[in-house]
Amino acid sequence: MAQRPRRGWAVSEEGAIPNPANRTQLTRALLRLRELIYNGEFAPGERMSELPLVERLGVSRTPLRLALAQLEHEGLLRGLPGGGYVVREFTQGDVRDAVELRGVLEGTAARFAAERGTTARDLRALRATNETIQKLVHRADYESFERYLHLNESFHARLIKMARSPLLERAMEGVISLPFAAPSALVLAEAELPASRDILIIAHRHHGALIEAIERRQSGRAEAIAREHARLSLTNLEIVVDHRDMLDRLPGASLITLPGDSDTNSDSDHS
Amino acid sequence: MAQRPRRGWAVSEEGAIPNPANRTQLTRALLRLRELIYNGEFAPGERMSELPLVERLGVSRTPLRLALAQLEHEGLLRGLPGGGYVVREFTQGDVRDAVELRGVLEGTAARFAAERGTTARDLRALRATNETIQKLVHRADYESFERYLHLNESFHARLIKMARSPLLERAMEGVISLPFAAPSALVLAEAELPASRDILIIAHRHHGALIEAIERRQSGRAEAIAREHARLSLTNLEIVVDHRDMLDRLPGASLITLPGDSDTNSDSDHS
DNA sequence: CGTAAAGATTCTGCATACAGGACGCGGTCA
DNA sequence: TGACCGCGTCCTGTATGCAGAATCTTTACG
Repeated sequence: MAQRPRRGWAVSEEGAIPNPANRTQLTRALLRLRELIYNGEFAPGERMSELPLVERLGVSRTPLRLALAQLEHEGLLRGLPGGGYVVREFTQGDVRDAVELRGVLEGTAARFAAERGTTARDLRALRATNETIQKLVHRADYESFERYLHLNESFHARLIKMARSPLLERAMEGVISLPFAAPSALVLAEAELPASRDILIIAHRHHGALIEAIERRQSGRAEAIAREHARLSLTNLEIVVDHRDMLDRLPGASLITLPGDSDTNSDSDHS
Repeated sequence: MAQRPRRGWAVSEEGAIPNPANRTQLTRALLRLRELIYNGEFAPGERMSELPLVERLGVSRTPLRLALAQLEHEGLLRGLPGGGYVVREFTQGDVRDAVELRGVLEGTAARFAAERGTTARDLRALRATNETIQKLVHRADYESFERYLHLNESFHARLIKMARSPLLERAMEGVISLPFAAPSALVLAEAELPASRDILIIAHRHHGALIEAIERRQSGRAEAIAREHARLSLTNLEIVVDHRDMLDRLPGASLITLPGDSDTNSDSDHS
């Protein structure tokens, strides 16, 4: 039932790009629901009933129900015992765990790639992507940053593919379906922050070392590098926490509850 | 048929959230579908349409569709482009990957438990379970083996809980939803095979070492032991492959295609 | 004034009807 | 004889009606 062209939503976030599969009501409900959830339209703990969503999304209950079930599988929603759903909330620790978990799985992918060997073409492609990334790192315009995000996703996606393990691929999809766990999720665009720019340089170095380790069949090294590479996101997370005004630039920021958030918004609903 | 409960994870301990009584049609469809799939009732490549399943399962299309979607998400089914599903097939390599992947995740759980510290109560419970396991290892009757399986599942389930990471727990559930990837899936009951009995002894030793490593906060050691522990299943897998007559004692054996299967799907509907 | 019970209301789970599309089959034309 | 086109059938996606369950409200009683 999951829509076959899942490829579309990897980078685009606001759905500005017309997805070709938008013809089905289920896809529409999925995209719109994700958008609403990411935008924090549902208060924490608020019970999501079907009928209000029906009139809000303009789809009938059947595809809506399927979309809700899928979002529950993805981990964005949590089913209530009596029926209905609530948006799942994540602590800062959950975000850390997600990043660490992605590192573990990407590390396994890198290890598999090193152990099982790769094609010269895959290595070439990784190198080409990483060289283009290097050229973009030192630029400051927004378009370069967008291209960086895209290339970074490509790099990581290809790495997973190179592990040649469908099950690992599946597990990875299960983790990065959380918006803050994707490889580029916590990459910051803040040129004014020197730390966040340095991280791009370090990330590029990691990529290069990872390619080298895989090529030389150094599986342990490859795994360690991939893990440490993922942990760069943790630094970004801390930067964000220090500058809380940045928080809403992250995808799905409203899902994350930071310590010290008083839950005063539990019953007051103003729009 | 109908061996031990496969999905019995939410047993006995805290927070049994998902227990929507077996009276709902969705649960019935899920259980029955899994049973049919495990028993190899659907030929490889056979397209599963909804209407035949409706009369076969006695539920209407609405809950059936939800069940199919869930099974696709679990990885047991694969959605076809034009709609409909096929049962997913797994190679021997897929099984190896699943086991390795479980080892990676259990290793991460063990590392988390060691790094973050655990309660004395959890450690006591692990030790108690493992001591009971030791008493069962040297017995040969079937009931002892059943109890062994149960205790083994408990041990691994508690280990995951001790990581205190809901996301890791979720990822683990995603992996062990495959019937041959569960911790006790490839454990063999064949007392006549000395190798399979030795493995139980080694497994018990692994458990003990794992407890010790976690208690002493040796996170790297804990991770390594857990990984190696999972790899015991690979030995069992090889035993099974060498004695192919054992294959159908494994859960979901019909999902696994072994090399050299000249499959004449013309009239062989009996497994 | 608090509690509990009963009724009312909303919601979910399920079944089914309907429409559009995909696939296959057979006929026809080059 | 082969390829293409039209038609029929099956199937999926969707909407909606209905029944039971859960929840909220109101009221009566201790």
